[in-house]
Amino acid sequence: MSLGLYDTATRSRRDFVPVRAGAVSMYVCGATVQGLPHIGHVRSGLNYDVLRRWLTHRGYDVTLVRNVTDIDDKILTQAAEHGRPWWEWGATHERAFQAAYTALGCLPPSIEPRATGHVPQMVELMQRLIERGHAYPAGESAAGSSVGGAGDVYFDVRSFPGYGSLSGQKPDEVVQGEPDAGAKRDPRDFTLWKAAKPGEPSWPTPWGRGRPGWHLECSAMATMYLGPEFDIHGGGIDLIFPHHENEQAQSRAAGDGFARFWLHNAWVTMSGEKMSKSLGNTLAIEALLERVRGVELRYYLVGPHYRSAIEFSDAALREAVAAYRRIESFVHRVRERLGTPEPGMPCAEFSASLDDDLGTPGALAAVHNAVREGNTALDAGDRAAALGAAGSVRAMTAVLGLDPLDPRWAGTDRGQDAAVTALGSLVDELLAQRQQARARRDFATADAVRDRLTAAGIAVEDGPDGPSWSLKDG
RNA sequence: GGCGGAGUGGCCGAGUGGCUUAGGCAAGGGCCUGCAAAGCCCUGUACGCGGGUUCGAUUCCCGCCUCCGCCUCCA
Repeated sequence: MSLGLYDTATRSRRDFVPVRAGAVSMYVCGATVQGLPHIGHVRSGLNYDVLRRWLTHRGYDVTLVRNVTDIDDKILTQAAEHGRPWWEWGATHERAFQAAYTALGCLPPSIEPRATGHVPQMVELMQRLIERGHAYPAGESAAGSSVGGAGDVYFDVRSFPGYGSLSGQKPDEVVQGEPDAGAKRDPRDFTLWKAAKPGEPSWPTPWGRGRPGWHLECSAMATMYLGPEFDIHGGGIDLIFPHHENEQAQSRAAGDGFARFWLHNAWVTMSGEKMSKSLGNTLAIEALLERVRGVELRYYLVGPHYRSAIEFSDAALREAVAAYRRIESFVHRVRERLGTPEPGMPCAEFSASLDDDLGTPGALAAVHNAVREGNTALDAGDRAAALGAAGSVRAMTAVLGLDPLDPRWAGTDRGQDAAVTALGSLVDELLAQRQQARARRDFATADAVRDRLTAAGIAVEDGPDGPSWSLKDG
């Protein structure tokens, strides 16, 4: 069984063959740290986290680069509006993104390079492009006369015949390019480097001081850490054009092979519309985590296929919570009765699903099937089968970042917390009283105890080994 | 205007030219239980509309309708 991924560049599923045997190099466009992370940003991070975990599980040595765009028009604007230094504004939001990724169980990338730390690499790339005739500094128009936009460096779209191949856009049909100061040879040429403006941060280059254009930084950083040709480049579907088209044009025009596979994840929408700052319909991670646990939100976002849009709804989120708890309660039940199940192996259906363009829906179906089999074994008293199923469930959920026994979710696991431990001794005392009442068939008293616990937010369940309890969180 | 995506049972959400036609949530019935809860079993016959191809289409082709995205910053 081979791993196949849907490649945007060819609009087809292709068998995945890495550049270097046994290793996978991935670059993912991360955050522009201009504001707080919302659920859509995190979906992207989670998607590539799952892919990374699956590749790692399959035995690949994965290098994952996820950049941070820490210099950009929006950051400067936002910072100015709030009266904060641009670097502080960026750093603050970078931490917020960090916290959100962590809360949802994203493994840290191999490196998270910041644009501002890679100006020399960008200058080098621009030099290569200029030498090859694919870029030009403003002020040196074809006619040789001095024009506006001095200090800008542009990519010459006409010089690169492959422009448009990734997105399927025909340059002639593009409605309107970015604003033009009048220095471009062609209106479709895009900015590699922006000349310094008063009061804005800038870095020195052979063409004067300025700051990076958005597209250039990703090419420079991807190449720096992954080499001239690497396996996978990911990001949100909105980045296909112009961002990824431009990245590819820059790097290929400079002579690099660049990304072999282009992966793009779909949106999280609200009321049928894309979630975005400009529409004001964003759903901050922080607010969501007050209602559901990180692992539950992760389940919700990882469940649908990454190329399908998720139309956010509270009802769907609640369903995801219920579905996840079914998995979780099975694993917890096994642990309580039979001891901690050690992670085993994913079942064939699970692996086949993920091998087919990261089919998380099928993978989760396989997990639920294993849970059902495990529950049946548990009820039948088949300890080996129950432990085996739980081990398989742990292995599969681990690949999805959803292992209920993963220490990162420990904060929500009773028994880990001193206060909960203390609470436990009191609950156990009450449950003992209830058991005594039940033994003498005084069900009124027994139910009164249970009602009291329920009212306090504690759920009681009677199993074959006696009662157990859990906090009704969420 | 150019490029692209989507419309599936009460809901979420996969998928496929016919074969038990995912999985979850919710619902109804049953088993279990003192009662619950949890668990297990059963039930539900869906694929936007109109044509076409086919022995047979939700799945392929054509047309249409509706919705969404990108082409300006955006996961």
